[in-house]
Amino acid sequence: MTTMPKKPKLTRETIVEAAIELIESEGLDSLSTRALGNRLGVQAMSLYHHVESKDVLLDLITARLATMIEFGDHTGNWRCELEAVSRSYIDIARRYPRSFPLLAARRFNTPETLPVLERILSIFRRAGLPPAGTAASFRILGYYLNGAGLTEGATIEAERRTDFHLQDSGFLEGFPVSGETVAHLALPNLSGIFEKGLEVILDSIEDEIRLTRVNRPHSV
Amino acid sequence: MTTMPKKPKLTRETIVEAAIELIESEGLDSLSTRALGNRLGVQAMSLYHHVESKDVLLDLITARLATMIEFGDHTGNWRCELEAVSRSYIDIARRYPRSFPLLAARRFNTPETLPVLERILSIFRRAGLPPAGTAASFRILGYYLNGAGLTEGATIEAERRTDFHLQDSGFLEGFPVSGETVAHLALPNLSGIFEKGLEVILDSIEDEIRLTRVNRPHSV
DNA sequence: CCGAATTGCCTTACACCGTAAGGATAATCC
DNA sequence: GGATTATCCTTACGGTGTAAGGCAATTCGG
Repeated sequence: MTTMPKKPKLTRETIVEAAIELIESEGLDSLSTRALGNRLGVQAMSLYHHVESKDVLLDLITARLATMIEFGDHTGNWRCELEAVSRSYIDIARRYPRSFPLLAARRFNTPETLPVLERILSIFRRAGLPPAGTAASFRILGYYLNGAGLTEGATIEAERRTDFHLQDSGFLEGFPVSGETVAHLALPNLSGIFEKGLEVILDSIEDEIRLTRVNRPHSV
Repeated sequence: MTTMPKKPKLTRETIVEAAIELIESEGLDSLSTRALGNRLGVQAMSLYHHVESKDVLLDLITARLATMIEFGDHTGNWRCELEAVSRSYIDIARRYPRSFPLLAARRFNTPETLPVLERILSIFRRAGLPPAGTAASFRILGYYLNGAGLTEGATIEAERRTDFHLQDSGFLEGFPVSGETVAHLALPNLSGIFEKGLEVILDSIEDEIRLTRVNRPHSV
């Protein structure tokens, strides 16, 4: 049945891993089948025996990033668990700023990512939220995390660049409020801002749960 | 000096307008210089006399979308103003779901977009927040709005598709929590969720402003 | 009023992209 | 040891962004 002729140089995993490395070092636009093959010591078309298309490759990258989400200890404290998931998620954006847009843009609806979705949604459900409340709170938190990840990633990218920095471009002339604000939008400030916004959203989820308990004390 | 030989068929504005139409009808990936030229009855290279490169074109599209933000009446009520800006922003995502990712990914640091940034930041400042607080609140709200816009746009896109719908794909088998939640994540529910999250964030800004007033009652 | 200059659009060309089709090689099984 | 089959390669096609240069129409200087 499972004959295995010729020892393989390539696997799905090594391809995905190399693709992420390539994106991080050269940028998302520079991920081409030829460049990726080159990095793996292989011709472009060889990749197609392991991955059906570039679009599927992007899905696999998304899945690889999604499964990096760490859930921490299963404490039974939903707030700690959501905090852990959220920090783990933003950490992915910080470590893979150029790949993160894939994670933010694509849904968690592949077989590889659904288990992750399931675990996250379960935290909300165990916290006492009904399906509708779970959907709402999940979306709101997700909006925030994706936006934060994208912006932090873009900021990392922008501050790495040497060719253009808004601060000394002169563009800010005539925009005094922007001028006095940009310094506070720099990378070192963003983690504090992230934590602050995260607490705001978790507080609101806490309110929602309390409200649910009052109105439907015994249902789940 | 400014001789004007030959009446032009093309202007920057018509090019940008056509590009947005093309993206919305065919998708972001289908925006090519040749396709765009074709839509304008012109060869691809003719565009380059008006726009330096495709990247600049994307910047112009971003600026065009950004300037669609409506600020409503200048009431002096910061909360109403931020609500108006936020709703106007998500409206852009809903009307231009396939172009919106450009707006979410690119910064407001071109000459065309800076006036918009300035007006938005001014709302926070006039509300009584110092520069650092302005930066934080602006970012948090921005994270939320960008995430919401992206997800709503992606949802619109996904529900338009006929080839794949998660609900009847069978993928959800074995993921009961996801299964009972997806229905609540459908497009009709998203506007309610958006409003809810928006109020949460505006409430937190209100708290922040109040706190600022207490600690530094007379400074701006 | 006519040549010169300039602008707006076009033609051609190049390197790169994703990928369809089919070929060569080497490890395994019967 | 011959057939099978998984892996990788070669070639080729139509698409991409865009650099270089050409040509025609309009306006200006004389």
